[in-house]
Amino acid sequence: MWAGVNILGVTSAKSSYHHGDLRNALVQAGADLAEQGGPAAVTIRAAARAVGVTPTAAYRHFTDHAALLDAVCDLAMARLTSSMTRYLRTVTTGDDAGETAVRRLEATGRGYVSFAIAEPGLFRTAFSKATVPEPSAGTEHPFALLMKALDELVAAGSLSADDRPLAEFGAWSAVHGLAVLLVEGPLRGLRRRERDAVIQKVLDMVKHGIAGTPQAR
Amino acid sequence: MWAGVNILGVTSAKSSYHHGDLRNALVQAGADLAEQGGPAAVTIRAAARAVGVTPTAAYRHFTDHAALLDAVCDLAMARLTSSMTRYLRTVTTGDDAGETAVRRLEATGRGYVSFAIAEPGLFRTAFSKATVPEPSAGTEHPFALLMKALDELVAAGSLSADDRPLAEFGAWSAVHGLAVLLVEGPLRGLRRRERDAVIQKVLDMVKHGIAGTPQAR
DNA sequence: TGTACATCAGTGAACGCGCGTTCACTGATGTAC
DNA sequence: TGTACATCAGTGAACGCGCGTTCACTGATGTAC
Repeated sequence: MWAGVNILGVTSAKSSYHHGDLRNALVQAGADLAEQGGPAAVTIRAAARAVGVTPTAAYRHFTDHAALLDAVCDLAMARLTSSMTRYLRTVTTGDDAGETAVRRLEATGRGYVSFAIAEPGLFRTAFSKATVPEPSAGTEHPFALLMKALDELVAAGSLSADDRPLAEFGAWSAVHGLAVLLVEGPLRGLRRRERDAVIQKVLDMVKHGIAGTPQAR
Repeated sequence: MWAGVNILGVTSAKSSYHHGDLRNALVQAGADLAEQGGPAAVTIRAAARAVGVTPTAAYRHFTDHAALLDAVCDLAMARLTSSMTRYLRTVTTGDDAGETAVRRLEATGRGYVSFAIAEPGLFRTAFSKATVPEPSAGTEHPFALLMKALDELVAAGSLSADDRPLAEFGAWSAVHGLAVLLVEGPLRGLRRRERDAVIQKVLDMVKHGIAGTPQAR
């Protein structure tokens, strides 16, 4: 990945004719653009400009514009995943396995929505990949984290095995819809207090609707 | 609205120098474009082209591109609303008021998702309005229909008044997220059978999570 | 009922913009001998 | 260790595209008298 120039930690890539790590630099620049203006802002010309390189140079590393955008989408999705794992790590394992499992399910949702609010442009970009990703792809994927949380719920006895199939789509739909409505939908512009109350209500609905947890108030 | 030319039902607007109803024609053309290519396909030039008129002519009726797009968004939202009311009309009033109210809630969701699947481009367009609409605006609005359904649930005794506040956001998030995932998200490309099962599961989660209805299987 | 004239609703040409992409090229790098 | 040379990774200029928007204009409409 490091092709020599920056091997000494020297950042004077400018002085060199060869960049050394242009592909990554372009993807990073693309992510910055996506952060500001969403997927539509990710253009070959803008990314090359940000890196300080000619648009043509990008074609050494990407076959076309779609290839760059796809790479940026993957990065955005990875950031979403790491937001979820960050929230999952804050969940302490309590005495009650069922309660712990429910808290872990809730954490996946909070990590998802928090990322959407903190990085709306990247969130939108994460879901604009041209090719449809296989939902079951990789353990380090939002969907995989959700599946695991639901399986834990079954293992803890808080969700009947009969109700387990397809439950992932209920949780995912609710949390994804919440994020979309808050970030780019009619619920953008909600004040923090209202927003937090809405988030809590939606998560309660998911817990109640999936696992039969009594509704909090 | 009809400014003379078409007052006799004559469709030979082409022969006339003045169009007669250009504003509506542009909005309709914009909706057709949105149907095919989503909000990004709605351009002044393309709409004018479709109507057979110079781009400049559009500026007699819209201050700029954003004004045209906003008008198309409103039309798309109106179509979404009418899809919901169409589904609501199919719900027969049964003996059990609670059960009827639940079925009406489910109908709003089905109308919402069905429209998204049938008209993905228009669905996306409905939610790309530049200005944030007041969620409580008008009785003929998806949000208003949802609120009414939930109030009926309370009136029928199927939803406690204490749980009523903010319940609309739970239902909306779940159904909206489902629609987005199915139409432009990772769940596009699901086959009809799987898709129908997923829709049913999500609606069950909403009913269960909001009104405490036992989970169907 | 006729007519002069203001107003309305279009036309046609042009502008500048940013984009994706391609071409022939050149400087830098690394490797065979 | 030196050197010739193939290959790699960039440059610079140019193309065609569709877009939003503006300009001066002209044909059609409607109204005051």
